[in-house]
Amino acid sequence: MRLYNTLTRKKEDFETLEAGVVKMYVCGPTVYNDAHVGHAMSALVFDIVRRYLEFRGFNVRHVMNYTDVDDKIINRANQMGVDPFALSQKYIDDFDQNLADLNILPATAKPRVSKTIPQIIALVQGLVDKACAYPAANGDVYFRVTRDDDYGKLSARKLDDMQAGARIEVEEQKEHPMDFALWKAAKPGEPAWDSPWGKGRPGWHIECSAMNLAELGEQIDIHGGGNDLIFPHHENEIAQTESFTGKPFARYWMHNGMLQLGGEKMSKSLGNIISIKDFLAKRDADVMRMLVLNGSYRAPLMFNEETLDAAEKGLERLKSALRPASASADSSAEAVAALPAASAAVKSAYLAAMDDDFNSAGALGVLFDFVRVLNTARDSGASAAQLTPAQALLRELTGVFGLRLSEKQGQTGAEKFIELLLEVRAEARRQKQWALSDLIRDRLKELGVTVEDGKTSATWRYL
RNA sequence: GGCGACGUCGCCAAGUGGUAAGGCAAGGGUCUGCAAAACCCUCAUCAUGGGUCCGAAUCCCAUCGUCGCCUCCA
Repeated sequence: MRLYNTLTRKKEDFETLEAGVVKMYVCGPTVYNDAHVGHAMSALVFDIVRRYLEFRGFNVRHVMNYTDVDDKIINRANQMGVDPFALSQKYIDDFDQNLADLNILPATAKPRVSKTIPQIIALVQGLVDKACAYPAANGDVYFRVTRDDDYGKLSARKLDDMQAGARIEVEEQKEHPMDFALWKAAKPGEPAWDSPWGKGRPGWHIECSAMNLAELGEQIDIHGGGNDLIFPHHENEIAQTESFTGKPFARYWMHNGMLQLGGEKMSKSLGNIISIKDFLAKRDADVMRMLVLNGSYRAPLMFNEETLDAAEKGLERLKSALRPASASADSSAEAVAALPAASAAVKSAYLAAMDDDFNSAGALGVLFDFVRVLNTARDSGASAAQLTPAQALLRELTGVFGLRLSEKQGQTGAEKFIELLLEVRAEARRQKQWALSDLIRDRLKELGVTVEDGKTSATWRYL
């Protein structure tokens, strides 16, 4: 397997620290608001990564954090007059539900800042002891970037190139403008914990370093997140962790591209948000996943009605190959005989694509070719016994993608009435009462039931 | 202004040296009472301009454009 490493800007062979085990840390959300489809994209990307690694036989230790101590949370809680921890708990619960609704596997560990405070303090203390950090007179503790000689290696910038303070005022207490806070002195009305530097709370980046150390150890295989986190978040995380341990931190840095809405990034601060909840009220979870699979995880993802419609149609096409055989006896047709060889070829082509930096779009192309083979075989009279193994393979490989490909469910109990209507319609068709037949079909369609006439009988499904 | 990524058919998009996967849309056909679904056929020389090479979408340079970061952000 090869995967693209942001650190080297190249694709590299994938080798784990420990054979058969992948330690993967993915930055989760700051929980102060409804999660949006951009968060969904990131979560889906790493869910697909995880599922594929597990399919390839790795035991994946997947950690995703919740940042539940932060300025935005505190501000919002104060505005609403609620407890910040109650607020963050609500959005943590919501996010967990969003992930479940999107068919995203829960991380094997989900640490929170508020429950990692002792480890954070120990880490900050360790950095102070090594002179990599210093307490300032105002009670803050800052990381000393000049002490880290390869600072900037992830984002490919040099300290001299950066214009700190160009837009915001540089904190006077800092030795160097790029120094960043590990620990912030408490302000009135904020959550605070006792520390060697007085009451305060963690800065933004330190929690991920501490949770990594606590959950996965000093070195990990994959560190993931959105590419908007490369600087400063991940850069600072590297600086903290490596200064503390003296060892290389993450072997591979993976970053997903930004979801694009109307040509720009969807983000809380821009206000152009579509929440996961709102999305799922209109579209199936598979649609969002399909959209992600059809692109490259590193590239911007175009999110609009047109691309969503295309994803939905693509799903229908995948499902078409899973429809049952129409023939009862085995066929000797050429198209049917081709199934076993095609099945074998599909699997290796799928693996080849996915092994190359999770090229899901390429792998999807392989599956669509296979769909055609399957449908042709069925049209040529393949029996269930002939068709089923190939369909099982398609199920398996789409399952690795995390696609459910389930048929829509309608109201319970409606099925027998639909069947009854189709019986009546079949009789009408026998009597060539086309107007009546079409009326039934059209009216059912309005009610969300698609009727398709086959050679011998009609089939139906919810649309 | 600096750094990074990128620019492939109407839309999404794979492909990183040997003459362009796939999906959606569109047009034509088979099937059908008519549809739908499925199947068959058609549909691009890869932003622009130079350069390297026997040969480039794929490497180099320049130009134009897009996106991300430099400030909270998946």
